[in-house]
Amino acid sequence: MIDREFFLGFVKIHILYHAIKEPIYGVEIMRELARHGYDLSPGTLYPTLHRMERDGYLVSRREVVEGKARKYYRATDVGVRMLEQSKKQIMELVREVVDEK
Amino acid sequence: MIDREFFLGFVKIHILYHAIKEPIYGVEIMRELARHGYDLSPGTLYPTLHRMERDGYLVSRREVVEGKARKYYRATDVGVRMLEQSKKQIMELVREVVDEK
DNA sequence: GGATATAATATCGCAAAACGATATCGGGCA
DNA sequence: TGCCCGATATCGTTTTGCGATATTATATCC
Repeated sequence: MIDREFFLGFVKIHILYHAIKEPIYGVEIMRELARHGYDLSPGTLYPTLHRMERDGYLVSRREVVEGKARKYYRATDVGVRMLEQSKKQIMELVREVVDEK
Repeated sequence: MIDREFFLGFVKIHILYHAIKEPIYGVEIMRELARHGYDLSPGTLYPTLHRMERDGYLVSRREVVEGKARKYYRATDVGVRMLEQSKKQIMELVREVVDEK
């Protein structure tokens, strides 16, 4: 994947965004992120999800779907606010480095 | 500062951008970043600059200005290409999470 | 010309995150 | 019960992040 040092924050914002729209689980997120060019290994993704839950951005619940135990994450209010702030920072970045004022 | 885990990549992109426009030095970058809400300590900034140079995004040269030894950084071709890719990723992120398609 | 002031950069030491690889879990079904 | 398989978790090591502190280099003043 494209240099993680620059883009791992993007990945976390993607995760937040999807976890607000609907409950998501690990493997599904990995596929979704891969669609955007972010190929994370489980050794990166799962600890990231755990941290985001520990820090209050996400909450999880177990669920069995088609005989498989999944862990669905959804965003908390804190997570929603974090995404709002992220959007502001993104647009600030766009104005500065993309828009070539 | 606003949760670094999400935004440290933004900081690096800012640095690249400025180092393309003109040579920049540490303290100046810190002030510039502070303008955007990113308050880094030198213990974070300088190792970051060193890494970006080690990884080929920046090159530095010493210079004495008004009796003070500064280390000016400017972006390499690799750095320029990295910023181009960053812009693409930024706009991709905007389409996904900001534009609310 | 040695001491001092000051802007600027560098490092230290610890804690936390990142990561690929590997292991483990848990439910259905033969 | 044993096995398969989607899915999650952990292990061990390297790298990064960070505040605090130290060091460097130049000019100025006595």
